[in-house]
Amino acid sequence: MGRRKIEMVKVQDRSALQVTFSKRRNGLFKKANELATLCDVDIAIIVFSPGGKVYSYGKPNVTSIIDRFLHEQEHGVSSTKKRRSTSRRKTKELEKLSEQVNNGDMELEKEKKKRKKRKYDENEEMKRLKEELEILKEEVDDRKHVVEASSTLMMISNDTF
Amino acid sequence: MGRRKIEMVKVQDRSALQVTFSKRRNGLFKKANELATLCDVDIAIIVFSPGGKVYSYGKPNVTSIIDRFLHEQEHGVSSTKKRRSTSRRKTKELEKLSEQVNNGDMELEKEKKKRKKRKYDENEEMKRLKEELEILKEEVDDRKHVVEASSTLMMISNDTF
DNA sequence: AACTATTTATAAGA
DNA sequence: TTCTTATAAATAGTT
Repeated sequence: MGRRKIEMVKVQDRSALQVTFSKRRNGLFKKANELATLCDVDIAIIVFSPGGKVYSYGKPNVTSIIDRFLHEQEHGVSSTKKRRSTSRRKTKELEKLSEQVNNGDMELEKEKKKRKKRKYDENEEMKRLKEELEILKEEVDDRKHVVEASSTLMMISNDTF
Repeated sequence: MGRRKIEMVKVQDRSALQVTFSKRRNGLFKKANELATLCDVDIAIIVFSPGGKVYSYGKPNVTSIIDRFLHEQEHGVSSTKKRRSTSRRKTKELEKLSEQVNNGDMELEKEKKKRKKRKYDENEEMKRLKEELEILKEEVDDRKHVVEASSTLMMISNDTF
């Protein structure tokens, strides 16, 4: 969103990267804050900058969100349970990621279908245009005949003089 | 950004809230993905929805970011280390799935770009066809003039007789 | 689930 | 860097 559209690849120029990172990090945090406010939800964002610094946003705060996130997966607290629960946590995350993969696939399919439909519609318009072209060409040919007839008449007339 | 500017207060209407949450959550994750891509940084976002569900985005994945974040703060406390010593198989699996998700996103983007390119190409062909049509129409007009000229000549000839 | 009229974010430029 | 501004992108309200 700016003077030009930019390619979604890593920004190469260092100073440009710094500027982009700074601007977009602010933008992201602002968006997060808006989402949190409008929907009254809790959010945490953690970003590790190119320089290795940590930037974070959290409502009400990052650690509480992290705790809740980890707690969603771990229902036990004792150290003996930790291993198993960590495993459970990973398992849950695996499931989530699988869902993401599936969702991604579904979106891909949707895209492909959309493209097909659009392609079809465009082909239809193309057909109409080509038909119009054919009709025009025929018209041209017709006129050509008239012209030829006229020319013949003209020649006859000339002979008459 | 929409038909109207909205006040930055909690959306009251339930269904509107649901829609807003969904749209903005997607927007936020997209922005995060762009920041991660453009600046080649690692990011994690955790959101607890109004309904209590957890939504998360993570590059390369949420838990690794959380671990790093906690490590930055705690400077290597035992609980953090325990988490790091998690089953390697699961970790690898997670990484693979993360890659799949990222690849899926990339494929989606590629598909979209392809579609745009195709649309562009088709528009170009449409333009060419339309131009051809215009040229033909002009040609038809030209011939009309010739025909008219011929007709005039014919009439003159007729007068001569 | 799409569609636009608008607002907002931001890439370049000063 | 901070400010400006032209343009791209997000999205509020609508169908």
